[in-house]
Amino acid sequence: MIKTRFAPSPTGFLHVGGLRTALYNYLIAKKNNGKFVLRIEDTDQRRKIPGAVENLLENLKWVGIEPDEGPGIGGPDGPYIQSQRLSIYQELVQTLIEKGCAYYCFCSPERLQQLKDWQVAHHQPPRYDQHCRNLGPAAVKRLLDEEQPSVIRMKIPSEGAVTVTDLIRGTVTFPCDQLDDQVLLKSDGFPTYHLANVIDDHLMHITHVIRGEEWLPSTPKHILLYDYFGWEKPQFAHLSLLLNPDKSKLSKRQGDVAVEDYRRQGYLPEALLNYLALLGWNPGNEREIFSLEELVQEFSLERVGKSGAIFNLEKLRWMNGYYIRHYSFERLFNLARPFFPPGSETNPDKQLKVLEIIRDSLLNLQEITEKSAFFFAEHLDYNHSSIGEWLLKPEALPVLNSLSAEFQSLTSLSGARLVPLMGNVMKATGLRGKLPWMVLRCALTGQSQGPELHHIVEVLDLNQCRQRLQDAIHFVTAKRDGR
RNA sequence: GGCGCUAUCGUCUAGUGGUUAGGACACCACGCUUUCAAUGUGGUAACCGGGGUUCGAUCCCCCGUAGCGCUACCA
Repeated sequence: MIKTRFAPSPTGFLHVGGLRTALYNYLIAKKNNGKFVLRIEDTDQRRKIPGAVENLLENLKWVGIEPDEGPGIGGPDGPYIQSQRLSIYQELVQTLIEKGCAYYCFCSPERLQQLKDWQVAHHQPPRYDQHCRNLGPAAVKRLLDEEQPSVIRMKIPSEGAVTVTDLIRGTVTFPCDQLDDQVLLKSDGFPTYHLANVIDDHLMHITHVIRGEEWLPSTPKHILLYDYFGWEKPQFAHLSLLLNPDKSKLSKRQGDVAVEDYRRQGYLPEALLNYLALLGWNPGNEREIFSLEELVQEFSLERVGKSGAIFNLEKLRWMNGYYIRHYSFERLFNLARPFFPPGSETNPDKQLKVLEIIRDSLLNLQEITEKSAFFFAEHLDYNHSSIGEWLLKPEALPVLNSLSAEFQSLTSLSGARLVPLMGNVMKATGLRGKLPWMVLRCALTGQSQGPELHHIVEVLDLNQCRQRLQDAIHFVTAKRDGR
């Protein structure tokens, strides 16, 4: 059975790059009727952030990529949090010592630092000098008995090369003399990533390791470890990185990288997922819109690209707008409700009508707050330049007065009534064309642009319209009189 | 510095030993529209450079160049 895993460290939030990795893992698993595992790599105690695991789970749930096995979910190969598996690593690393594939190292951090400083100063590659590699058993036993702090390092063969077979990149060969005698077990008894990920992937029966490109250079060490243990290796696939607009590795500095940031701004999970799927993968035809289920059908690693992809917010925004326009209205409304202006929640019917009207213009749900504000406001602010262009024209006042009279005589309001009503206004004022319409728009909305007036008028009630026309008249006369 | 990965419009990408090098976002123009948006039509825009191989290279090979990644008792 195909089994994949997403193995983040719990450092606080789910990164969009991490989400893409999780998605690809999920897709491969689901496409093959396999399992998708979530594993928490918390072997660095210093970097642990409380609540990070819950946050991770919550965000994965939001986008609809739920692990089959993992912390809080369970599964046959748990626990799925590495800090709860310490004895497993400690036991297994001993077998490596016994086989002569690993060794105790008693070098102090200070010595290591000095070594590194010297190497850097002399333009040598910074690597461990294997000082403890050939310590005799007696010496090791003595130092251990003295309880000298120690780590366990892996032995890299002194010659040869390791070839990585990668589903995306083909074969990549690394000479052994470029590899370091990597620490496997730290002095605090925790494993390093290299040890823990190999052991866990094996014990959890992971068949495909799909992870970021930053792991490619350490993959030969992992391969060596599989061989030392005598275990079957999983398939590897290293994904290109997500980049900032300046092509550096996608980082917080240059915009939002946390999934929750996009959630907060009113991006739809389907849109974010769809966009991320296309960053590095394409279906081989010109289709771009895919549901998660459709991605499961269509996805394949063969069509995953090798080069880094810039995270293009503009296209995400477009795609989000597309999803907003094509979503089921009911679901959209449910997601949209928190974004309406405070106070408007007492009038859900109106919220609903407003959403219908402004839906096409939205790129994210957060825009609802601003774009719906005038529907719910007590009073509008007319004092800004974009509408002054219309309201401050000398012809505006007669139009407003005529509009006001017309609205007074109405007993009910509908979009269909607007055209005859405007006909009357034009007749009365002798003005035609764009201006009367724009004056009405500005008076009713406080803006020079927005949804169609006959829609607006259906939502605003008659008294509200009358009030706004009066407000606009007051504003215009006050301006005219220089107050 | 060493090792490794990568290289098609501004961006995401398709593609081929001979193509008008295709699509999408963005951008521009036009249409629709009382405004904006949505939408429709059209348009501008790309094969990193140099050598080979070949009748012919964007595509295959080599060398550069550039970008990125790794180079921890971090993941």
